Amino acid sequence: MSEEKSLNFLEEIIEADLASGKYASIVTRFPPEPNGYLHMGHATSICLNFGLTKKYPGYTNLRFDDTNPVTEETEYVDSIKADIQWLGFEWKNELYASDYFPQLYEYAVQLINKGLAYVDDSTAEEIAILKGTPTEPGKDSPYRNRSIAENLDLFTRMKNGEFPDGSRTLRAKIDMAHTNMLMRDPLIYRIKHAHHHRTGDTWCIYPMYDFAHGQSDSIEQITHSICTLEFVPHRELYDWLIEKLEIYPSHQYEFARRNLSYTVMSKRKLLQLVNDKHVSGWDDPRMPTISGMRRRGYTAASIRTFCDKIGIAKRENLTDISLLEFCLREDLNHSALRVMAVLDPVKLVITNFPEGTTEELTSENGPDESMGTRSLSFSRELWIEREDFMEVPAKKWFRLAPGSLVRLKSAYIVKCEGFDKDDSGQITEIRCTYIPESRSGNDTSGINVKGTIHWVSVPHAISAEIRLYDRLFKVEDPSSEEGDFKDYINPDSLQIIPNAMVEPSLANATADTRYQFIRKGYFCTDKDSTADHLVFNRTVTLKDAWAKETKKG
RNA sequence: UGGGUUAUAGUGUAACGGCAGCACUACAGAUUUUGAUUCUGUCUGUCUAGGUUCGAAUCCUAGUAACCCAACCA
Repeated sequence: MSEEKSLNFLEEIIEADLASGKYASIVTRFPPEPNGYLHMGHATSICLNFGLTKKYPGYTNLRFDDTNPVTEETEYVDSIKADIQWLGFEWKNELYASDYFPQLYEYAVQLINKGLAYVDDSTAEEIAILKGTPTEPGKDSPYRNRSIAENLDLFTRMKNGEFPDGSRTLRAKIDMAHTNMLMRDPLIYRIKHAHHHRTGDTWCIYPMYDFAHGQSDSIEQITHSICTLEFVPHRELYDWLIEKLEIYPSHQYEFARRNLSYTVMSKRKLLQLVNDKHVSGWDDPRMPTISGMRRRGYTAASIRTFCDKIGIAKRENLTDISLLEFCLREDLNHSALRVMAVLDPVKLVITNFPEGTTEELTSENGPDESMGTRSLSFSRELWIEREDFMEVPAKKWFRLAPGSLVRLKSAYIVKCEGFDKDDSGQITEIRCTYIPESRSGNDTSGINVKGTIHWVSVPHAISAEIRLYDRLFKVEDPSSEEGDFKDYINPDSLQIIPNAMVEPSLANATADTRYQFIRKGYFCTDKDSTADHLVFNRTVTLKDAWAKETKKG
C-alpha cells in the first residue's frame, strides 16, 4: 500500500457503504441535458462520476435528461458523447430519460390513484401567485380536491392531446405551506405539443425534470446520485416520490459546482457569447467548453489531472485558472515536440558566412532522447524575433544588442556588429558575425554566453498564421461584477499573426501533435489549417521570467 | 425567528479532540544551448465572541457573512 491519500467526502461515504455491506458495488451516472455543449464544469462532474467507479467496483451510466423537447437536439447528444470519450471515459450504458416516458406516465397514474396527484387547470400566473414566497406559505389551488376518477380522466385526455399547451398540468399533492418551495405541490407533467428528438410525436405531455430525474436514477438503481449544490432542496422531493412510489431508493449527494477565474461557466452565458459573436462558436479556443479547449490544444490528461487536484467539497469556490495552466504545461512539457518559429520576424545577416550556402545542423526534438533529432538548415540570412534585439539594452538584458554575444539555438554564437533602421525608427536589419568554432555540439571557442535565441533560415522558412489567445475576460469573476458580464470581455483575447516564419518541418504538422515553439509557448494546428495555409493556435505560453522582470520597471 | 447549504494562507484542498499540512500563485536563489524545465528556500491561514477541556479548526452557545430556493427550464 502506498501512502494514504485523504478521501473527499463522497469517497468517505462510498467506503463506508462498501464496508458496511450496504452495497457490494456502486453505480453512478452522468446526466447531461442535450441542449448545449459540455464545459469545464461538466468535466469536473464527469471526472468525479466516472472516476469513482474506476476507483471502486461498479460502473457509470451516461443518461441524457431529455425531458424538454423544445430545447434538445441530436447534435448536442453527439457532441456530448464525443467530449466524454475524448476525456478518456467509457460509460456502461447509454440511456435516455425519454426511454422511461411510459414508466414515468405509469408512476404519475399511480400517484393519482393514491390521491397524491391532481390535474390543475390554473394558468402559470395563477399557480405562481398561489405558490406564496419563501417567507409566506402558499394557498391551495381550487382544483386541488378533484376526485381520483376525474383526475384520471383529465390526465388521460391530456395525454391524448385533447388540450392545448399550458391549459392544464399534473401536480403532486403535497403541502402548499411547506417551508421548502419545491414541496408546494410541484408540477410534474405539462402539455407540450412538440417534436421530441427521440420519441418524435408519440407524446404531447412531458414530465418535468423533477419528476424524471429522481425516478430515472431509481430505475437505473444508481447507488450514489451526484449533483451540484443547487439541487439540495430537490432531494426532499425525490425522496418523497421514492417513498410514495415504493421504488428503488437512490440517494442523492451534492457538491459545489466549479468556477474558474477569468471565464464564465454557465450554458446561458456561453450561449450569449456565441450568439452575440464575441467568439466564433462553441468550439472557439477561448471558450471554457471541452470542444473549445480541445481545439485550443489542451490535453485530456491535463484536464483530468486538474480535476483531481482541485478535489471536491461543498463550499463556494473560484479556482485559479493558473492551476489548470500548470497542469497543462506539466503535461505538454513532457510530450511536446520542440521546434522553432519566429512570430515577429526581423532579418539577421551573418556577414562572415558565405553567401548562397547552407549548412545542416542537428537539433534535439525534445527533452527526452527518445524524441529523436532533426536537421536544421542554417544560412547567411536568418529570421529572429524582433523582441530579442534591443538597441539600448535594459539592465539584466542578455539577448542581442550592439556588441553583445548570443547563442543561436543549436547553431553558432554570433556577435552583433550593427543594424539598420527605417525612417520610423523600426529596425530593418541586424548584422552579426558568427564564431565558426562555436558550433553547437562541438564548441571549441571557450566562449560562454548567457542568452540563447531561436531563429529560422530565411530561404528555408515557411510562413504560417498564428493565433494567440489570452483570457476571455479582464476580471477574475465576471459574473459577480456590476452590470452585464459581457462588459468585462477582454478585447485583446485573440491576436492574429498572419505571417509568422516557421521552420520547414512544420509543413507536415499533424492535427494531434503538440509542439513547443521554443521560448514562445505550446502550439497545435487549428482545424482551419491547410497544406497551403498553415494555422497554429497558441495553447498556452511558457512561464516568462523576463516578462516579470520587465513589469517590475 | 421562512427553509436549506457553507465558512481553514491570495486560490483550491487536508487535518475526523493531540505539532494547522499539501498543491497552485507570489517572492528569493541555484542549474540551464528555451529567461522554459529541474532543484532549494521564503511569505501568508482556522469568520467573530464566549464556553467545555490538560489540550479546540474540530465539541457547545450566541452572532456574522456568502450562496441556493417563489421557470409549465434542467
